[in-house]
Amino acid sequence: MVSMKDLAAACNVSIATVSKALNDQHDVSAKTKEMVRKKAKELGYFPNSAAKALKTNRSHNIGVLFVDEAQSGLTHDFFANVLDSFKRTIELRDYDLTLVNCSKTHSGSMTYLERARYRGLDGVAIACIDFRDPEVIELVDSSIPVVTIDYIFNNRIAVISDNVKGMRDLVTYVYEMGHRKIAYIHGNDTSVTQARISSFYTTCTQLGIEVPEDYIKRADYRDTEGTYHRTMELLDLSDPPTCILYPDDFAGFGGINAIRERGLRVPEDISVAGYDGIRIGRHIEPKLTTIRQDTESIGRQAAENLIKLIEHPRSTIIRPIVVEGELYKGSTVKDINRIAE
Amino acid sequence: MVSMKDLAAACNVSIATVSKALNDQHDVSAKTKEMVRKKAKELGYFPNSAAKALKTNRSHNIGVLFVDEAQSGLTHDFFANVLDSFKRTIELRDYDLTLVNCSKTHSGSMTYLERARYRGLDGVAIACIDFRDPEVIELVDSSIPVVTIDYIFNNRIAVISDNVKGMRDLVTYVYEMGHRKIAYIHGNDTSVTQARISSFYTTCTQLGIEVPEDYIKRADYRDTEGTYHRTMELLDLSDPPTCILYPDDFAGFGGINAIRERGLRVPEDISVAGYDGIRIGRHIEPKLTTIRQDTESIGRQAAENLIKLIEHPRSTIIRPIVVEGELYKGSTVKDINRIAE
DNA sequence: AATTTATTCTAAAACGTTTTCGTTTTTTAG
DNA sequence: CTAAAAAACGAAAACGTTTTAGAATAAATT
Repeated sequence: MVSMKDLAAACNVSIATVSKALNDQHDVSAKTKEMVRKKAKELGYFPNSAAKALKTNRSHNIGVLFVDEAQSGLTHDFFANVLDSFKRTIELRDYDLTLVNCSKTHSGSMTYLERARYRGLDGVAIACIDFRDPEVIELVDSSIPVVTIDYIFNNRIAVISDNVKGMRDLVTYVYEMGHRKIAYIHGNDTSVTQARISSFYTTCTQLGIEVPEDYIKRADYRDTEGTYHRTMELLDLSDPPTCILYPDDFAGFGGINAIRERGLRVPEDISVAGYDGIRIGRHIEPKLTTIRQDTESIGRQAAENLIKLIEHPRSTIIRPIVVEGELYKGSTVKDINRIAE
Repeated sequence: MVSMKDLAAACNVSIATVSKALNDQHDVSAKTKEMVRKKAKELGYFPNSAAKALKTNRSHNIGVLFVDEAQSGLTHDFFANVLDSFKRTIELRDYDLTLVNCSKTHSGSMTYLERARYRGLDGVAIACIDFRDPEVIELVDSSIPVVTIDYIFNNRIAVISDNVKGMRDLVTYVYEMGHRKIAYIHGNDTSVTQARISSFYTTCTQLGIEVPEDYIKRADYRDTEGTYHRTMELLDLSDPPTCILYPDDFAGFGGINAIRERGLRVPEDISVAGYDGIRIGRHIEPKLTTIRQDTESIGRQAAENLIKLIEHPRSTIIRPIVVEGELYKGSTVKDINRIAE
């Protein structure tokens, strides 16, 4: 491995000059800069990030923290898409991405914050996680630049999907298609779920729809088993809904299975809608009606704002960034207006 | 940030002793070790990976290289699952994972090898990529420990899915269900595809099935559009197949759409099968018959062997590790034996 | 008690950078 | 042509570790 020392020797200049030439500092002549750079290429020199990080306290390395509870994590469609976009964005700015080790099984394990400091991460994006975890709080309260995804902390940059608008759009669309008996199987207790539930009720009220208590059920996200059973319960009601909303697209398929098992058809006999807009939803029949979250934008904005915070901490305004989703109409919500005629 | 210097001062010992105590070296007494460790906790000391890496040339950091061409990458189900398992495994051994920057758009961009060296990565896993890329070859030919996934290089550890057995199992199953007219829409030209095609032909020959040339088509992986059109072509044949195999599950749904658009039913009128065993395939009806690749094992074995290579380079035997998949029968291949009776 | 041996510790160099501050060289002004 | 100012360069310290070689202390052997 050729170092600056070797390069300096080959150029007959000092190490300091080499460093400055490579970093395009002002106090070295254009001629020497050129010469050093040429020689660097020639010798195949490239810097050592560890040494650089040690000296500058900047690693050009951004961490991503997420906990892959039960089959989630990287294989979680929403998160994978956000991460993909995030990665693409920071790479353009010449950062690398490290997934911070969140295995708590290891013996001498550090906290998230300790690990971030240990690795000298310039910033951390936090997603898909239990935001009430004390270790997460510790990290968020630290001096390390942080952006949270789909959760808002005070004094921290957050990028969140507009679940309020999303749910409103969805319910409104379903309403416009003539539905008045709308059930909602929501996900487990997170701020995302809370936003959606609250928006669901608000919108229903505004539209003058009454929601019976037993139209509201709970299942975990991506839990097809759960939605299967909750759907059965809904179908068993004396006055069943004409449309069921699910926690997410994936879970929605569990519901569809239940419906079909009862000999009912989607959407002819009962309408359904998911949430997320996963890719496969647009490629299988019937095309699932859903709110397509703009994962590309979420990932990109998280990255851009985190980098801004890292590079210009003072001039970055701290506020939540809300990214709107988009209604994908699909074909699982039937227009039942004619029937009413 | 409290460093070893501070810790040494607080303990009234030298920096060297602190270092050794923390690293559990033999030439420091149990008493001092205990004392140093206690004090370290007290002061909230933890090491600086950059300094450590600089000194030891070991980063405890493993890189993953993959190129996310067109919608693939992280959102690619197969790869995401492999990566997830890979990550979990290395975390248990206290490594971190960095996704190596493969953006070629950046101006002063380095080659993959340069970037790996720059970051001081202890090893690199390579997947989902064009293995003929000169930069990939350069990396593979370097002295950095490398494991390739689903591709075999000479003198390098590789973990590959057993596509030969997988395809054989699949074709044999379809054969046993009575099918003799089997079409295969294969993916684009990669070693994986080659293995599958070759195994397809071999198995057919062994079973005494003749495969007309126009039963073999090509579409890109995960390309529902492509499989849609190829399927239409197959259905237009004067003697259409009774079963169609697809490049992967995702693409298979494109085929199913085409079939249904023709007013045909799966599997009553025509049987289909995918490849991969993506999660959703088991949760929607009809359940797609497929070969479930053991992504958990692939990721884990890649990680374990890479770490072995890093930590014990001499005693690690270099050979391809073949991971078998498993036939998932699903419900998209109809048993047509009775018809023949 | 003197020597050897084993144990525990430390000083100092090194890893590859960046950066401060001082020195030398070149340019400009008078 | 000299003096002052500006530009270009270099010496050396520092970042936080690990490691080598040797020093000091304690224990064991004659």
